Amino acid sequence: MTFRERVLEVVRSVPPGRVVTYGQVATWAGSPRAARQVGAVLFGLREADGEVPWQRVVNASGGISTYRVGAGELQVALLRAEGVEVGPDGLDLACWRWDPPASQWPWWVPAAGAEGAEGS
DNA sequence: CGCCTGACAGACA
DNA sequence: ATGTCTGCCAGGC
Repeated sequence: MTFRERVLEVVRSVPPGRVVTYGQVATWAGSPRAARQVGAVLFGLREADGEVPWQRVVNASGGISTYRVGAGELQVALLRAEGVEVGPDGLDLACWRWDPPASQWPWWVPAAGAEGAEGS
């Protein structure tokens, strides 16, 4: 189970019409400070990775960070197609950010089992 | 293999 | 609010 795989799995779990930040993905992937690598992973997406809704990942400011790699326009188009309102200054995280309950976090996230109720 | 860069984020001045 | 520094790990060279 590599960081890469965890990132992809987490992103795949994001429901349509909702977005998450790189930081959130990094946290759920097991490395809260590896937000940067989330971008690296998504940048290296391949066919073999299956369908990954990478467009639902935005930066901490609710802005589109993919303009740097020329995927900004596409990302915005895909998000709008899902009903997400994306303005010239990005989107409003307060309205579109997806926050899954801690109980739904992946098993590899320590915080999810911090309560002390999980096994193995 | 080692070294450098990078779709970021949070802390600090 | 802006500019700088650091952490983190995948990829390209």
